[in-house]
Amino acid sequence: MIGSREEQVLKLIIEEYIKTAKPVGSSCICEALNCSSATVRNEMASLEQKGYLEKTHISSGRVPSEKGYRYYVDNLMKPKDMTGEEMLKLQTIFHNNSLQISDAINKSLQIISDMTNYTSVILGSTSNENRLKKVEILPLEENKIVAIVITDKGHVEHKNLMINKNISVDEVRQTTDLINKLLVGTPIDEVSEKLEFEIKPIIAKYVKQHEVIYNAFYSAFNEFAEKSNMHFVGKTNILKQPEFNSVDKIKNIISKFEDNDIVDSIKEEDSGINIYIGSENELDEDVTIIKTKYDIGNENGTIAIVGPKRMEYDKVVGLLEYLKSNIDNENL
Amino acid sequence: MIGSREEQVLKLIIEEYIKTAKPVGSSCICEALNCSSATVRNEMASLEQKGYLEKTHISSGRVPSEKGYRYYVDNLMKPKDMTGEEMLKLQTIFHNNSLQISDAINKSLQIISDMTNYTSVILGSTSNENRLKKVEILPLEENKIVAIVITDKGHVEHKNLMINKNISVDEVRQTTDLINKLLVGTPIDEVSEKLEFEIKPIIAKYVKQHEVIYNAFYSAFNEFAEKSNMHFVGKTNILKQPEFNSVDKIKNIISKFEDNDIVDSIKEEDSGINIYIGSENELDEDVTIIKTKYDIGNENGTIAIVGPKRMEYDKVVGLLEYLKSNIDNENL
DNA sequence: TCTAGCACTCTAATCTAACGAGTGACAAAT
DNA sequence: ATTTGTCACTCGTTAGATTAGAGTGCTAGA
Repeated sequence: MIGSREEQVLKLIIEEYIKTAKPVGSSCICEALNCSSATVRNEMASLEQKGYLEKTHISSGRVPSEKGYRYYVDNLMKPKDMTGEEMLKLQTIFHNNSLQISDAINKSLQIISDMTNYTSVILGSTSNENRLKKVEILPLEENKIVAIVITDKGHVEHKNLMINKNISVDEVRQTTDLINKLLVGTPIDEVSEKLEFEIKPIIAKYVKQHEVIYNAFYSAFNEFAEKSNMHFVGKTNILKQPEFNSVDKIKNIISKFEDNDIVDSIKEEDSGINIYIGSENELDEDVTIIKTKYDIGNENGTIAIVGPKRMEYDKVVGLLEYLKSNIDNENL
Repeated sequence: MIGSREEQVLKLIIEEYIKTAKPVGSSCICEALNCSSATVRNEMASLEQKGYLEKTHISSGRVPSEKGYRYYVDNLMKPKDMTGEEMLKLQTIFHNNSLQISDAINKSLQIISDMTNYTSVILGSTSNENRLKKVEILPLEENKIVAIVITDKGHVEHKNLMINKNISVDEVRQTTDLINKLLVGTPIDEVSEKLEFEIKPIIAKYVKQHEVIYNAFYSAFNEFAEKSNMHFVGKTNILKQPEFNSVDKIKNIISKFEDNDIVDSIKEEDSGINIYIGSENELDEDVTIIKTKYDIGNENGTIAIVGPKRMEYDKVVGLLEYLKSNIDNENL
């Protein structure tokens, strides 16, 4: 059906629905096609038959189905160029050298969230790609110490804790040295295990209060597993969309955000821009997620935009493409 | 009016309203007082006159006013003892030695949020009480470094950044040493200023790429100012309360949470348990905030519970008192 | 193959009526 | 002097009825 009028009708309906969020009637389309509403109705009926459109009730206008959006995204949509003003805003961020790259991505997504009224998510590199670079123990006031864990990708976690006063600084230092000697280079999600079976038996012999020190590092390492390194921008933006007009829907989506369910929804995939419409994503059947991976030197992660299924696909894809090109430029 | 029947009526109405969230009628109260509804109506009229009760419309039941809640909290309410089961849950957390104290507080508030269906907030010590303990620069792969800033209270911030390849490790180390020599002990919110006026002029002389290093530390220090060190537990719990039954109210309270407006609402005050009812707090006139400070050795902060004005004051105060006593016990 | 017209369907908005929970006031009872 | 029973009245809520309007499917004719 490439190039057919049917396709035209689908495109017009989807774009109209994206604008208005209201079911689209035939009369609304016929002007753009120079034909009568009856003709459009025939095309609509055909499109509905094939599953690209749906009706909210028997005599309503048409609403795109997931299949319809999918066809639109795959075949009809062209990424929209940004306005000069928008480009300028993003460019200045990346040309500002005082910003490190991850800050620049952050700031960009702030702007994108503002421009689109959707919610952005930044998902940093997952812990299993990180390897232990260094651990450090620093005595603070009184009987307090801070344990610091640093990975080769620049992740840092820390854990404060009280130690018994009769624990010696030397003992602490010995343990630290041991970990640094034996575990540096280990993938961070294997460290806990190695800590227990390789380090603990050794320090147990000659460090009296080894439990405390062991626990300190153990919990610092576990922090990596727990922290998903995820960051939302404009979390409430999606609530501005008219599809979230009921208390239940809002509660639902907000608690899914809180529970970090989105991590699972953003699976690994190719390095392009991926679109997950409605039930294609794991998060919520009412939303679309558009995501892409970024990779700068050895820092990598995923950026995602979450909006209603009725999302401005062309605009968001255009924005992400532009953002991606900026990130790549940085990456010489 | 101490001990009067009027007081009884107020207490019963408030407690009934807390339970049901519906305006309380006279007939509902008269059984408990062994008198007729007409008598209760007279008392109610008097209480309304004095401003302790309100009506939603001319012929509705009564609803407590803020003044009513305030009187209840100040004069009528007794902190409620927890059930044995509840006590047990919290106690085991504090008797679990492998948890550091701040984790224990975290876990406790998780439980309290679950038990009450309110939202908890943990606000750590503010940055101006922290003094610089140590800065550190660590070279990572390729041309990437991580700058780490540690304070005497055990706060740690870090900043990853790329440096030009022709910058030498020595230059980086010189700068680090200089900062450690000159700025250790400085309150963290004065560090940025000192960095600019005391350190920058010196390194500018002999470090070629001083801008990059300077910026790294500058932004790491600024992180302290930006991060409010605040942590929500059960952010969506408050949405379960029937007063948040409209889309607008939910959007309103959620975006106030997101904007961290609550920091301003939790002002410094005495070390007891403070209650801010409705317009008494800055956050939102529909909520009550109950807060208390904690202080363990040199780690201190604030715990707050946010719920509807129709909050179970006795239960929450009881819980917080118990939690506080547990924290204090830890603090020998 | 397209179009005009018509009967039909369903939503959303507006109105009405009835019900019930609750009040205020007042006179009678304690 | 206080308490109680009673009665008229108010207002919110719910359900049903009505209407206007947008939109469809279908069919006959261009």
